[in-house]
Amino acid sequence: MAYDQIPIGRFSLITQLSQKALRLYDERGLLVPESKDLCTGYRYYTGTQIPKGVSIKTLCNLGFSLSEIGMLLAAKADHDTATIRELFEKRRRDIRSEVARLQQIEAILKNEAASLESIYMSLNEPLVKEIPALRMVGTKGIGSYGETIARLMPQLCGQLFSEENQKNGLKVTGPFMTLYHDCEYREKDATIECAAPITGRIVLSDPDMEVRTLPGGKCLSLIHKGPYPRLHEAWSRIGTYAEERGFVANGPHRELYLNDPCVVSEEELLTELQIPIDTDTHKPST
Amino acid sequence: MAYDQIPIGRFSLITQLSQKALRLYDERGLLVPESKDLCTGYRYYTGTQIPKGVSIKTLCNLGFSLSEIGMLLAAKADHDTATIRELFEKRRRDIRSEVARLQQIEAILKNEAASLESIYMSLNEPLVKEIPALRMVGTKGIGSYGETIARLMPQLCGQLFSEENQKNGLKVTGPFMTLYHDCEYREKDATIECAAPITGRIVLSDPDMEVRTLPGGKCLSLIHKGPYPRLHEAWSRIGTYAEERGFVANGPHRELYLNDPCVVSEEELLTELQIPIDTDTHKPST
DNA sequence: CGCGAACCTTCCCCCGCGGCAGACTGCGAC
DNA sequence: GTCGCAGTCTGCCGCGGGGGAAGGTTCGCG
Repeated sequence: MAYDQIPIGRFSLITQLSQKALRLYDERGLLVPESKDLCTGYRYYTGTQIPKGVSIKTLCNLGFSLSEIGMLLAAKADHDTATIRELFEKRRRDIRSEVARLQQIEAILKNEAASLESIYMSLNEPLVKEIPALRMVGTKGIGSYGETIARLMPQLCGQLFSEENQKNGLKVTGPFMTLYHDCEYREKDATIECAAPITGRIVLSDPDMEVRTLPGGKCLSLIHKGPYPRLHEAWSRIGTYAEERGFVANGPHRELYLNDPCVVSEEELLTELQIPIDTDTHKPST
Repeated sequence: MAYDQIPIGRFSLITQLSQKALRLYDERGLLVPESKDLCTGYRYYTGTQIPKGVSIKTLCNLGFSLSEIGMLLAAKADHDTATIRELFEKRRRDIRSEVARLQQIEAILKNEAASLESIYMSLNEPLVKEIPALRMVGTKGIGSYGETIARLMPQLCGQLFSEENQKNGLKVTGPFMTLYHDCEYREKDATIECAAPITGRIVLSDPDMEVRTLPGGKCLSLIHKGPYPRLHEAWSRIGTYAEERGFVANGPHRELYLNDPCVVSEEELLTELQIPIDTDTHKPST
């Protein structure tokens, strides 16, 4: 009752696998036609290969990759139920995590509906990132937060954009920032440094200015959107995050001003908070 | 307070977009560096582009394609909230249907755990497929289901594998099948035809045999796994399915025997049920 | 034998990059 | 000025799972 010599087109219609796919499976050794005319190259399948083709189709629909399908079919031929169980479990885990991911996205899209403005909020999570070493010029001062920055920034800009420095081709190569040199929070007499990353030769007329290179490395980063007076909320969040995960700062905290308060409204302001960390001393929570 | 001339490496670290991605976005016009040194080709970004880069990163994480992100950013620039809302809604719909699909798969994997044998059950759903025209030889008989097939099949095989036909190069090009010529179910005196698709010249010594070409076209198809006596369950399912969707048969129902009862056990038997239909007369349920 | 449908291989395309090779450039430091 | 090295450039191949077209052979029915 054996029948055979099913050419690819008919086999394709029977199994619902495209001819392209069948040729691929032949090449990959997944489903090799029972015979192949060496002269014409025609592939001929047999009836007994139909179940295998259907299996492959089904496993494809279940989302297995071709290599996994190869393993599954081999395991089936060996009656190796352990491997089959394992691959099924793996696929289930993958599906569940994918579903969780998609549902999280769905929730974000639901909340932020139609508002590109607010999707920065989905950056809520602090993350560990690499930052490059940075040559910068800065000026330190002691005092309260707002006042000191308001005092130092114009000084800094004055230096950067002085005629002489501009002539020398000095360039500001990144966002302006503030460095907090205190280990603890101080309300009135914080040591604050306003700085800007630069390249080129710089001439300093102000003795309070200093050029140096900030070390690169890992840091915790969080982008905050909104007016500067609400930055403390973000600092609190990133601080809690660091504490929970056992991250320890190994340098001054930084605030990077990603856009310009002269250009965008208060609500549009973006500020990146950075806490340089040493991942070697990181005690993972897991 | 403008700063600029951020080269790609630094910009990549700030936005968490890879250099490769940034070059791609430049090419695609998604995020074109503010200036490009015509001599060296170096890309230089400005601080004001950071928020845009971060937006792109975020939208990527939300699963939008690059072209959708392009549309979203353009819509944002135009304050076209309708388009934004629409794209967000589309993404949500896509996610929901994807989640539903994955959960269905998860359910199947859960039930069929570790059993490749039973995944054919996930083919439970009848489906509409295209079948090719089929040149076949068949022999009809009247009687009850099992008996008649048991009588006709050996006759058919006898013809096919006769010395003369084998010499002429007759080939069986597909599964053996049974055609049911009655419009209604008949227990005892059904008109049953056993047939096999062939190519080549055939000589018929039995006057009851007939060679003809079955028309191709759409059909409803359902693959059944298990012993033949349980086929009626599958016929009942496919019949209900056809009725619900308003499909009308336009030819004899077919049973295709995908594997060989001499080779595999009863539980492994695969049979495909086909009901030829005319999609023009199909009244969709929607 | 003739003709159309089926089949063959080979090539390029999709997405969103990653990785590598080989050449050029920027920039701080001496 | 000039050394050295890190950064940047373009360009090509690859992934997975095929789709689609071009251009050539072959099958198989009548």
